[in-house]
Amino acid sequence: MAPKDTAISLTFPDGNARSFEAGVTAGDVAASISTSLRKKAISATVNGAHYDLAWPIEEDASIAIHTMADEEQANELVRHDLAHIMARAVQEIWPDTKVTIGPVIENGWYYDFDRAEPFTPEDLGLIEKKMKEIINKRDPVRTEVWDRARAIKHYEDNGEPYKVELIEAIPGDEPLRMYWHGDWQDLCRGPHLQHTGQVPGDAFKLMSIAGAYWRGDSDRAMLQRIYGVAFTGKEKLRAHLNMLEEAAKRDHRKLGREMDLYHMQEEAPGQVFWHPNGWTIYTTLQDYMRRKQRAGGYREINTPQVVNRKLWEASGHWEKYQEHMFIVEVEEEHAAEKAVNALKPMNCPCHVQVFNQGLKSYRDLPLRLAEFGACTRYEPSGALHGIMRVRGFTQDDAHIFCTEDQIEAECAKFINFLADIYDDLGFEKFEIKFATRPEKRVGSDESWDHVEGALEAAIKATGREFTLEPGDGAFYGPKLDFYLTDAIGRVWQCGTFQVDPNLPERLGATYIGEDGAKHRPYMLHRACLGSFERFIGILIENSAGKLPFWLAPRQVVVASIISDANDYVEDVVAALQAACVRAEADVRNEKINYKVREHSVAKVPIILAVGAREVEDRTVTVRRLGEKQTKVEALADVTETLGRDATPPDLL
RNA sequence: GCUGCUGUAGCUCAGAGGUAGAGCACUCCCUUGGUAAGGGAGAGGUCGAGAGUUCAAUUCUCUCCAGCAGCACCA
Repeated sequence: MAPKDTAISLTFPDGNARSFEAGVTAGDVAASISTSLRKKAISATVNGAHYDLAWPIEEDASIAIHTMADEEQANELVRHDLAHIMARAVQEIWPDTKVTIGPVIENGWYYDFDRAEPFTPEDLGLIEKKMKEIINKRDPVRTEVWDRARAIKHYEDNGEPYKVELIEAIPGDEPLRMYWHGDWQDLCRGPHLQHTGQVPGDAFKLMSIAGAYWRGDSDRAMLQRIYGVAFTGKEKLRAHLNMLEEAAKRDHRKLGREMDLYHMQEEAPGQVFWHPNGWTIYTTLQDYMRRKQRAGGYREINTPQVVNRKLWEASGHWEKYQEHMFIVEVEEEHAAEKAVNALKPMNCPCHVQVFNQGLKSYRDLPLRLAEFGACTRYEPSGALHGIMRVRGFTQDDAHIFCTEDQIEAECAKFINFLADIYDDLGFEKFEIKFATRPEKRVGSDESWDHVEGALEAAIKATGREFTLEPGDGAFYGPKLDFYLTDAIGRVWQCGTFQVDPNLPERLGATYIGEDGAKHRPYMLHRACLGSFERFIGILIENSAGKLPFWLAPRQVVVASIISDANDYVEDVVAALQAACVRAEADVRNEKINYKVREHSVAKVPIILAVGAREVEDRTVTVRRLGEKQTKVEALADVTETLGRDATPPDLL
């Protein structure tokens, strides 16, 4: 046994421990096992931390050596090294470019640069070429620990003000780690690979250039960000690029056009012109939600679109969101001044007005007021995105007026309500994020404890998992956000549940308690879909346009093969329509191939082809979207099956 | 809102300082064809809007509008 201060014991994943000199590096450890491992090694996990092979280990620890086969670590290192290599390439090509930061992100990395000239798409090719040169040089990666003053001096001398600012923003006064890829230097936490040649040169691609604010602050400089994707092998890169192509095909803006669902135009930016097909989805979904809400104990109401600023001032929205409201000024006759109104950006204050009419008793609580509330918000132009982020939208909004003691039960009831709806709409999984008290808040700690406790207990009562988002709640209360994952792994916030004692206070809502005195109710803001526009966008992208049959705007096309079958086609359509199926005839003078192609492109789920044989036998030939084979079935059977399939899930 | 890019026929796109083209879609004619595009003809555009440079602008410059990507924002 060596003396305690110079020998340490390292435990390997298989449970074996070996003794090493203190200060040994993971690289040395790998070399001590075999020369081939020394070559293949890329990093190590030491006591759970990701370690560079060059960092000294001073204490007893567990250790696992990583190679390119360890996907998680390999991806991180490859992407991180590529960020540095890209920054080096950019500075080699354009030496007056200032570097800032370049983190690893999902599937790749980005790096932000400050350069007077904008990068062009052609530049990406140049940079990529230079990066490959750097990789081929197999330049060693070197690391040193510097004290701050030296690092700051270094960056000041090299004219890198962003790096100076970064160092000054790092709390504490610990020394900093510096890295070199060849002669190119960057401030970096690490870890990194051992030399640039360890980066697979054929498994990365520079994707795009975009603006990004320095430190994410819109008051500061706009930098140029270059995004790249990288993997451990070129097949994985190819798979990723394929996935992106698939995602592009599902884009609701493209499908919306192809399926003739809606359009938007310059005169009404961020607002939807729904076409018959899209509006069929919308109303079918709304009818469904209306039935679910009624069954769930909600009372539906409707409130005005244009509301005087006085109400928005009282609610506090005028002060905070005036910039984002559509203002409507009206010159009223004989009035001393113009009436200033705003299109309602949200429904809550209006719902409190409904609550406030007449005296409410504790016996009325919980009172659940629902509205398909059409809201209009002047969203920043750059935020608009198809029908997913719009200026005019309709929420499936509701507010539950209740006592503090009723919050937990209402919350649990809502989670189950929402889960049931998501399930019906084809989303099996969703994620709950629980946002708790922020730094700046109103209300006593005692009250926060109670309300947060109620939400947590409610989630647990439903047996669901959640992730905590400490500090992300509103200033007046905690909230739950519900996230859906679509078919290609993208995550969307839809549902929400928010506890609000503030607005009832501001707008003077009260109820008479058992004690005969006035009390302040809590208000629970909640939505399942969020907005119909956004949710329909998600439905389209999630299903790639192949919506569940009951939601498909065009469910069945009955197509004649010969014109002698046209009369029978009309019979079939009538039979289907009588069974509440959205069926239409296609008796155009076109070949069946043509009709099949056209309706397949339009994502019609069922095509029924009808020729001489079908007329003779009172049958139809069924072809389902995406299937090649067809099946001959009796008309009566098909009508029954499709009639059932067309029924919304809550009515089955 | 910020940075960059884009805007030509319903859609996808080509084009050039001398007032425009393709494919699909559309209309008409021929074709009655059995599961992803049968053939022919025709019609369709103030080249996003406004200003400037020029003998001449859809093309070059500027401003505005809208869209796209990212950032910031999302009650």
